Amino acid sequence: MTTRRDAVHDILRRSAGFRSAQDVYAEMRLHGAKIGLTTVYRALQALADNGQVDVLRTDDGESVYRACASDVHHHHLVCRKCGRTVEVAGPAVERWAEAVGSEHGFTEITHTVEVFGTCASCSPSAAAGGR
Amino acid sequence: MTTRRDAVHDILRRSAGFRSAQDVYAEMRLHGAKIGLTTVYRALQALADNGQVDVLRTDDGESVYRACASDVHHHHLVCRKCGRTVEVAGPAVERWAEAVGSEHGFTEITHTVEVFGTCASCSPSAAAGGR
DNA sequence: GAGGATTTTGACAACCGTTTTCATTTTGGC
DNA sequence: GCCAAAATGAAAACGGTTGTCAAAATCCTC
Repeated sequence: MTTRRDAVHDILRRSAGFRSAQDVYAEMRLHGAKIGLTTVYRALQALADNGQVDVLRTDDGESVYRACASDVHHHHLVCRKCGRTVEVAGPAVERWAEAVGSEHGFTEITHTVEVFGTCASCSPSAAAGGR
Repeated sequence: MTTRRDAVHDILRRSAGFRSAQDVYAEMRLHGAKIGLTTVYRALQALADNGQVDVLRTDDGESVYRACASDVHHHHLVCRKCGRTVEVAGPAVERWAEAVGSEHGFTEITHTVEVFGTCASCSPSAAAGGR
């Protein structure tokens, strides 16, 4: 029985950026869905375990989730204003991480890379200028 | 009056890797210091604000702190077994992040990069093998 | 040096996101 | 229809962090 899980997955697929669990929960309630917060958390965890969504922690400790188009390893370029997210491949970074790791005798290298910026539409110079 | 803050800073300086607030607090109490958990949190925040320590979030939402040798931008290579941390510079990554960002019209690019691995002394092949 | 304002401290409570509990409901098999 | 297994969700528990507030330490002025 995965209809709730699918519903949760759908919300994420329709979203441009990362969403928090509470956020997803609120939206589902708005859409009239009868679902509990617990179930949303469980669904998100299941999806994350299946590798169907990406998870990361915000600076204030919230977990945020995103349904990613590609299931291969990739990173995110996130607009810090509007949250819009672009998936980016980074072979250069992968190689760099590997190199840095083995250079220091480390093995089984993994890495987390997130890039933040202000996207074109949110750029201050695109709107009224400054100060 | 910054003697507590200095004490906290000292703990971090003597530590090889990232430490959590509660961790630092526990150690200070062990050393006989009379300090409250609240104060440790405040000290760590102050140090982080001053850029004297680096902060990052673990996967389970805990904030961890580290006194870094260099005050210029750098990244960390962390052993997932023993927590040993090496500071690494990564001009290649900086450039990559910038490139990726501007390629998509993003400005004011920042990034977070952490590399994890198993260090030489913790490597399974260095110890008894098996399974 | 005394007196008072200001800052720092720390015990405790409040918060907030997340997880667990557990009774109820739903589902699937026979 | 009936039972067992799984899913659900309300509420409580949890854990790290932050806020509150009174007491203590410190600084400044006279």
